[in-house]
Amino acid sequence: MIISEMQSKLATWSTENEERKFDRLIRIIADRSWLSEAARITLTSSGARTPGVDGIDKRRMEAMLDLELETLRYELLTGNYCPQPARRVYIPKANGKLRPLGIPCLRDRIVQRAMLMVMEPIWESDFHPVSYGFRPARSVHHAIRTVKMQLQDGNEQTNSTAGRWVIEGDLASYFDTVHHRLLMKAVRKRISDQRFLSLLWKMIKSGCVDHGLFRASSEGVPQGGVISPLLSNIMLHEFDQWMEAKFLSKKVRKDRWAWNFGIQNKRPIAIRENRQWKPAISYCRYADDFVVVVKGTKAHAEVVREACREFLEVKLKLTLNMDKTHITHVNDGFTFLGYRIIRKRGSRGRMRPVSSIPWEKYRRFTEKLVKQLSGNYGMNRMDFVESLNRQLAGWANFYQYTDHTATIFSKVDRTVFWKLGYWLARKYKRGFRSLMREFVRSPEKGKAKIWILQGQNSRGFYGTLALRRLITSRKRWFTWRNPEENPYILRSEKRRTVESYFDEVAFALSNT
DNA sequence: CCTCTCATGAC
RNA sequence: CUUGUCAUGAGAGG
Repeated sequence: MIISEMQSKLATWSTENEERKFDRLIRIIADRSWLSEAARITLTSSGARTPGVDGIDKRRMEAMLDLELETLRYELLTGNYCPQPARRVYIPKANGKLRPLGIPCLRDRIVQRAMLMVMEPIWESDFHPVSYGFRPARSVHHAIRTVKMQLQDGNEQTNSTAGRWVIEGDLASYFDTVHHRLLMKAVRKRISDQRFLSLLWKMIKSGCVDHGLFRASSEGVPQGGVISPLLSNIMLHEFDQWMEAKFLSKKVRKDRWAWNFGIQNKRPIAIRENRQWKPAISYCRYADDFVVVVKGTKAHAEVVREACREFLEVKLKLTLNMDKTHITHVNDGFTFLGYRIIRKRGSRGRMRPVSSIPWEKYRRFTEKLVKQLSGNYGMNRMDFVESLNRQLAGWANFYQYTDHTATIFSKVDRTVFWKLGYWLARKYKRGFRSLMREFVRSPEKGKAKIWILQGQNSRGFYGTLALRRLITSRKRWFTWRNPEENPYILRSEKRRTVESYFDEVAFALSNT
């Protein structure tokens, strides 16, 4: 079985028929090549060396892989497969609290990966265009760009009193509170294969082992499970659909326009019935984090928030954290997906949404670097600068589409410059000034000066190395993807041309 | 086209 | 001692 072709078929079928329920999926995931691909991905992931409760790590799994996959295949087809409980580990979160992880053992991760490989192509056709979390070909940047566009003044009609209010949705410990029966109900909308469904049921019911004690799971999906992100999207897709039907669809917008038009033109019936202006709504979701933009009054926003709360609580058995679900005016700014977004007056007097790096993120990053620069005196200097450069490059890369980075970037540059100077001075017991005279130079003519070191790194490479400056990091053009398209659907024509092209290249190379 | 290393970020 | 999904960048090799 060719995996990409099978996934393309599943994606096409679910796109073409939105009612279609898939049967005999267990036969696909029990396929030899399917399972071995799932195993390959699982074993090449960075967490593969961390075992589950059975203590089997990457090395041991690789040693008996063929036999293990045959066993899995047999157990899956006969329905004897039984997932083991996850190993519970607590890791600290940014806010100081602990995050409970459930680490399944490797064979369970392989099976979950096989399930993911079959489920994701199907649901990708269903998911809402403004849902961005955990989905292929979609990123934080797409979500941020979407929200910024929604905040732009434009086409949508507003009355003179309409402002823009933002609801920052926050679900209380979402992964741990997913309702099992409701989740299965959502899954059954697309899957009719009883064996597959009972496998999934066993999976979410398998519980965990905490401090050597087994604990059954009455609700929630394991944080650490391969399919958990997809399951969270399947559950919250119900919320997306409700939002779509209630606030976002073409029909709703048309009706709202007619309604507001009636009020605007002071139709007697509108006045007599004391009709209220209806606000325009837009919405964007990233996993359990979502933003609703209300073009109206704060009271309008409060009504919308209450409606969301009620739906989530009654229909999905999820609790919206009301303390953290703020309603803020766009001009006061809000935080979403690690960005601060605020509407400001632009150059030509027009209000424009801009994004910037939140102070807290800047502080955390420099703190991390300063901590490294206040120790590690035994480290090879070239290795150390290489490591710093990689971290600086990665950070700048994430914020490359942000609007006002210059001040923050130069602040980071300055602290790293000085702290690296002190680091060198202490390591080599030399004066700061003499080090500067010797090693602070311009990388090129006209460029600002920076530490330029030469020497040999631990891998034996000899050369010169300049400390990276964030301020010079370039901004690339942002590329959109088609939000309606299922990325699993292979475009046969394009694919053929690409394949033939690479066949020719391969042929040409093999002949030289 | 493939393999691998390292890094960043969101949740 | 830290799992998972997704995105992105840099580099090395075939």
